[in-house]
Amino acid sequence: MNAPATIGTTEKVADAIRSGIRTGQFVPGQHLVEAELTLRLGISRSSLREALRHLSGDGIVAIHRYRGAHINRLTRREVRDLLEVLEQLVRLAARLGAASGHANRSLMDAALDAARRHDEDGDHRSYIAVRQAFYDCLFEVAGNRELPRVTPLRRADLFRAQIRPYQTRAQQDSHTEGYRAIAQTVNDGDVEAAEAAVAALFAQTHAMVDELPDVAFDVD
Amino acid sequence: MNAPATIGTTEKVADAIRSGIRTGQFVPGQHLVEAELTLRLGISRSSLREALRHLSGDGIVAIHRYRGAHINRLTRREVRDLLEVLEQLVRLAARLGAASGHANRSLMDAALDAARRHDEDGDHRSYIAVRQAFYDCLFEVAGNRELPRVTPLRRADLFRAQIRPYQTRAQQDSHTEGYRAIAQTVNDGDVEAAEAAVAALFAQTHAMVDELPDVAFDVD
DNA sequence: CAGATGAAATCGTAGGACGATATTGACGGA
DNA sequence: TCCGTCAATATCGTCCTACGATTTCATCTG
Repeated sequence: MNAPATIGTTEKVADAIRSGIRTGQFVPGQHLVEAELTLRLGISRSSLREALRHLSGDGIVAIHRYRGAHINRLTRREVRDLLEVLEQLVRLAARLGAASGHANRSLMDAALDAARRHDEDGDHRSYIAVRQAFYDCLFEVAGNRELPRVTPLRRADLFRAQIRPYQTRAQQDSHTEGYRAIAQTVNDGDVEAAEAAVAALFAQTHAMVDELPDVAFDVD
Repeated sequence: MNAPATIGTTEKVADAIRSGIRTGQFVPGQHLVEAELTLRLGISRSSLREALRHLSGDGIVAIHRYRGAHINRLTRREVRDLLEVLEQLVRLAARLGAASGHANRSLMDAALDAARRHDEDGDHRSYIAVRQAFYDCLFEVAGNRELPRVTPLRRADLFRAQIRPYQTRAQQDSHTEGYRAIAQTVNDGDVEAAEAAVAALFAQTHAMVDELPDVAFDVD
């Protein structure tokens, strides 16, 4: 097997914090006190510290010596840099996926279904599910195993968490529609259209970032 | 300050292992026994385990439950996937660097100097220095702070370590010349030429990977 | 009110303990 | 001889305690 038979405590803790960020349980900028977290999660300090070290590698938390760990809060510039890098990687994924001509349909259907479901209820939880399903599928059809390792999706989750209070329902729907467009073009095997769809989605996101108020971001 | 005032034990250990991989002290595939490493590095198990967790995040070591950590050894496919991703990111860096029209000259000069020095002595240590200096400068000129975080250079070091015994001096020089060409085009602010130079370098690397024997890689 | 100061909070590292699991090698039967 | 079983060993995962190092913050002093 490639995957471990059982999941260790460290992974569970890291997942708990990651999902806590997506659900709003942890807020960007929040200070993480070791003693408190060990109690709350019912684990030892060793395990927690390993998990925090793991998360700091993903750029989710920052650790300052003797000052502890805190959930990262991105500056506007960091978000722009992040989007710039992310776009290239998603473009690559879309290109590979469209070119593979594989059994994309069945895979991308999941993302499309999720998008449809989001259109119906439209709360935040299903929005997260759409994002997750979309990227999972995209990386799967792309067939490049380095892509999911490198792509800073967890860091993008930080961004999502930061801007959530300032994002309108219309913007969210528009973004989901962007995912749908990419899935569609990848499904069709149209490489150029897929890349264009990715570019359009990120152009839209960049525009949104430009319009957000300063309070949505960390100071430089 | 953005950087911590002092460096912690964890970082020192991680750096020691990383540089150990570049210098050949640690070999891809090698099993890392905690007890042995704690003695060798003169640190506690807590610190070592944090460091290993950190390195596993970079994809340098793999940790299997109850079986310990070992230096990753890439399969041919993993190398291809890695190069595919790496190319996109270096392309982005080159494009940004060339477009910025910043004070590139003074920055890239360092890389060019290193390349020239390598041409003279041509041992492996200076080759490593060239690589390091080149990427440092490139990311600096690109001005995107997410790039150095995301770019899997440490993983590429693994690849370099694996193929070292099978790489000829001519191939190494050719690769260094590729760096020089990229630095030159970025310096000139020629975006298209810079991207072409990156593409050429990676095409060459891909060709080399295709010609390497199976023993240079891990089994799938 | 600014700066010094000391106590409290928190982190970094070390090291020990013990259960859990994988690996190894011995053993016996087909 | 070969193969499966099983015990012994090595190693890891997790928890715990301890203590020095450093930051943080409230308090005191001028």
